[in-house]
Amino acid sequence: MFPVVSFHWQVATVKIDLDTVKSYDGEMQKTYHHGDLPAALRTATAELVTEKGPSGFSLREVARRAGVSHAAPAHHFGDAEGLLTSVATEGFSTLADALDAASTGITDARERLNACGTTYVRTALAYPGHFGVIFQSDLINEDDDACLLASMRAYAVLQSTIEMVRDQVNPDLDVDAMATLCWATMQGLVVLAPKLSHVAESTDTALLTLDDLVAQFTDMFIAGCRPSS
Amino acid sequence: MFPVVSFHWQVATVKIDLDTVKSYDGEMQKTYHHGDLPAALRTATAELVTEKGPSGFSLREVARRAGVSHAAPAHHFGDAEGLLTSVATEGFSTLADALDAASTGITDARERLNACGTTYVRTALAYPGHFGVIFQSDLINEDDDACLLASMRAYAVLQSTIEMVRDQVNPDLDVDAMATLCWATMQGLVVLAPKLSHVAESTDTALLTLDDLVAQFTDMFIAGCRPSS
DNA sequence: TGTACATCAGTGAACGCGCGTTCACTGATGTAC
DNA sequence: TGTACATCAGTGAACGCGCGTTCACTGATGTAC
Repeated sequence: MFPVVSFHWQVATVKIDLDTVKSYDGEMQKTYHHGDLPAALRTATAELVTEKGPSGFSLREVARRAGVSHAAPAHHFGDAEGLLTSVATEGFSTLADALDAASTGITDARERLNACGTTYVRTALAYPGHFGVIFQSDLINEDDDACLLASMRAYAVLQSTIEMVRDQVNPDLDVDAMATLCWATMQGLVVLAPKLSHVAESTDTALLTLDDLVAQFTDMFIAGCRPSS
Repeated sequence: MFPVVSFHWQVATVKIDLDTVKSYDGEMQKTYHHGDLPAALRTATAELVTEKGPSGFSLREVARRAGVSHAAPAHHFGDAEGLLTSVATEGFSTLADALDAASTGITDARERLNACGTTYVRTALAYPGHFGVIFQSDLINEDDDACLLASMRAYAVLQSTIEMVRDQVNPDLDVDAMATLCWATMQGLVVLAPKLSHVAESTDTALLTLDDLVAQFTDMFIAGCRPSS
């Protein structure tokens, strides 16, 4: 669609704690009780959504991939909505942690905003199964406390970054509005990303990476926040 | 999630041509041949997706709503992907028309960009069934020529608007990158919109409308595009 | 340390359901002569 | 203008399948005494 962008960075390493790997991996000793079935089911769900999309999800397929009986997921999550909400929560939580880690210690507003943007987009592309679900209001329970809390944790990092922009660039800045716009732009880039890279190969102009796009946004944003006087 | 925004504008009137209404409406004289079944099926699909989300879609349910046998859709669209791709195409096409209508005649870059942004968001909210599908790459055939063409038509309007920004504000502007950022922001706002209005009611601070958010983005964008010298 | 018992986690068979697909069909339309 | 025939649009019965849910069960764990 947009013939200017491609990207091929190294996707951030997906961190999964050892217990999850052990319990998810069929090679391990098979006890009747699973080590951490909820985590294994979330992982299986994320993989399934990554492969088939949100519409390709089913409880039975997830159970199959986790190596348990198809009735097992109900024990922990009740129904599909419960499991997908848990995956969404994990997604928001992972995002919050990543944003937090990327922005702590950075004192320059521009630099920190750029770090947040880059981290948002990279995290989303590293966890496509999670991000394929977090804004699907028909699949998850948006009123879930843990999910709301995790999303607010992620938002809070972005908010504090914009507060830094306010302090360093323009004291009259509408922090919430600007933070919302930043989130929207990053999420939009994530959604558009497949379309961008897709057509990029057919053009011979200089190609941008998604990181470059984020950087261009950051510069434009900071400049645009300056007092107009 | 973001406690600052609510919106309650009048949603743009949904235009459906009379034939579609007649053929979709069960009250009309029932001939063996449907007046325009493809259009009726698209309409039924959009309604179904609006109500149940993309995952709630099924060919049989759509046929039921359109008042035809469940085998009828296959005649025109082959399978679900074909029908959903047609809906996505209609969505892009509607968007292109709306952007075109909203921006023709406006000669000021800032004003025209704002018109595009507002129109994008309003059109998306007026056609939630269509926009719930256009970026779901697992549901539609993204290589479909008509769909690609329609999306490029919409993009072209945005692109020419950014060219106007380049001509009036900064001759060195990277048009494609900036157009992509604008599209991303608008699409992101559409995705975030339900979350924004949702929590807004629980706060008593002054509330923004989505139009206000778009206007803030426009101002920030234009200011941010100025040469840095 | 050992025993009894409650609780929890996962099993597997059974069920009914809505789904997509197929296919021989029928009703309507359009065209050739 | 009329007839014959090909083509197209939609029907409805039949099929096999994967799904979510239920439920009596069994294996494992934890706790009281």
